Amino acid sequence: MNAPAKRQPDRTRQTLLGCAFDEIYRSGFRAASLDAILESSGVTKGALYHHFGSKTALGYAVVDEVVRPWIEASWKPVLDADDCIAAAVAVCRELTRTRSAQASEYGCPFNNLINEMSSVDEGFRCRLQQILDDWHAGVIAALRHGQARGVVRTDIAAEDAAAFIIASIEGCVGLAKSKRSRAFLESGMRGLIDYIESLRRR
Amino acid sequence: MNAPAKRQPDRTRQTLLGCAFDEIYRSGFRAASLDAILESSGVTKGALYHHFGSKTALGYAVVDEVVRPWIEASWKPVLDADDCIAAAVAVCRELTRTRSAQASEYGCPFNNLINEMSSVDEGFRCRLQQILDDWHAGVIAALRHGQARGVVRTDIAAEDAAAFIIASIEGCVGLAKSKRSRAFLESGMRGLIDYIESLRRR
DNA sequence: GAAGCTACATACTGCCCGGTATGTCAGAGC
DNA sequence: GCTCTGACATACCGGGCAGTATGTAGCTTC
Repeated sequence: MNAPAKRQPDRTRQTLLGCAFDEIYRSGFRAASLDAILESSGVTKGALYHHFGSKTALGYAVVDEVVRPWIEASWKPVLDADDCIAAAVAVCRELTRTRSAQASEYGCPFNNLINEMSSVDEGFRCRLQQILDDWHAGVIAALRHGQARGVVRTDIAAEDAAAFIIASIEGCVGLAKSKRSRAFLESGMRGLIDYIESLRRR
Repeated sequence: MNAPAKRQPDRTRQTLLGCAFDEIYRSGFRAASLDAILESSGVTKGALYHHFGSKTALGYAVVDEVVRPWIEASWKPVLDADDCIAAAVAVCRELTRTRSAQASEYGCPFNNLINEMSSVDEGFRCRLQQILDDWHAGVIAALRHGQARGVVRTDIAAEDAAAFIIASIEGCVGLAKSKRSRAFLESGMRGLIDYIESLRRR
């Protein structure tokens, strides 16, 4: 059997990132307790400050290395699809199905961080803005691609529609937190799906 | 000239609520410092704890007496209108015009509190949910009223559309915080206005 | 006009938390 | 096998903050 190696810096770092993400997701960044992260990860304070210079640096790393890939993975299918409308609807359905329980309790990690940190810390704001910019640009490109192929109506502004779609998703998830049930989230997402389908060229 | 009265409990309480709202709006509830509220209001800690039993009680009072009326006032024109679509578009335009600068920096007080406090404190969650429920019910009623009068399409579910509209507004404001400029907010609001107008019966 | 309650004011306390100082031990490199 | 650096571990510190204990002055009531 494998004797557990005593030194595994990469693994320690990843464990820390994962536990920090969980704690930040549940409590928000400022209320996230380093002690709680240390306890859940089984790592000591010395190790944490060896890998990350400060709580803020840990937060930045969580954004760059956990939140960003997570967001990018979720809308990637839309970018890759020929029929972006069908793909977007599918993504919405999939997200609703797999994540509405957790989302209606704790919201979206990305949205939570924007709401909490953007007006308070420039480092967070820039990182989060970059993620949003990329997401926005991706949806715009998908819509324009769809317009060029005759899938998407050409009488709508792709930029406005993309901003509207992204905002709707995050808005639904955000507001659902104030409810006990997933009903509001799922209702809003049905409204979003209707809207997305209304963008299809007749 | 008026000699300033030394005892003005109502005025003191209102001052406290206003300054607490400002501080909570800018910093979030948990990061809001009582000392900062005391300094900006010129009230002492003894006075604060005379009027409010705890920081939490102060926060609840801010929700009940500042946030709730503020939200209600903003969508009231839609409820009162004969043409709810025109009224909703007008409200969106007005909000964008008057508040996008502040909103793109600090967001929406209501949305901020939901995001921060709903998963952390039941007292906040219940109060905020009630505000959202009333808002949602109001928009549903306006849409159904519009459907009955032939203003609004009857092939859409009023409940889903209402949730979607509210979520979009809060989503736009929320995401705009990660941007320096008002562009994203205004772009998303144009998308929302297009959507609302698409609900009109042809 | 004395009593008593309301509306404050001041000083202090105790906790939690981020951060640091210092120590130690494993393993790579020679 | 000795050294040196990276990868941890432990103990402690200082600040900020919510909350409290206690004091006092105005205002009403009779």
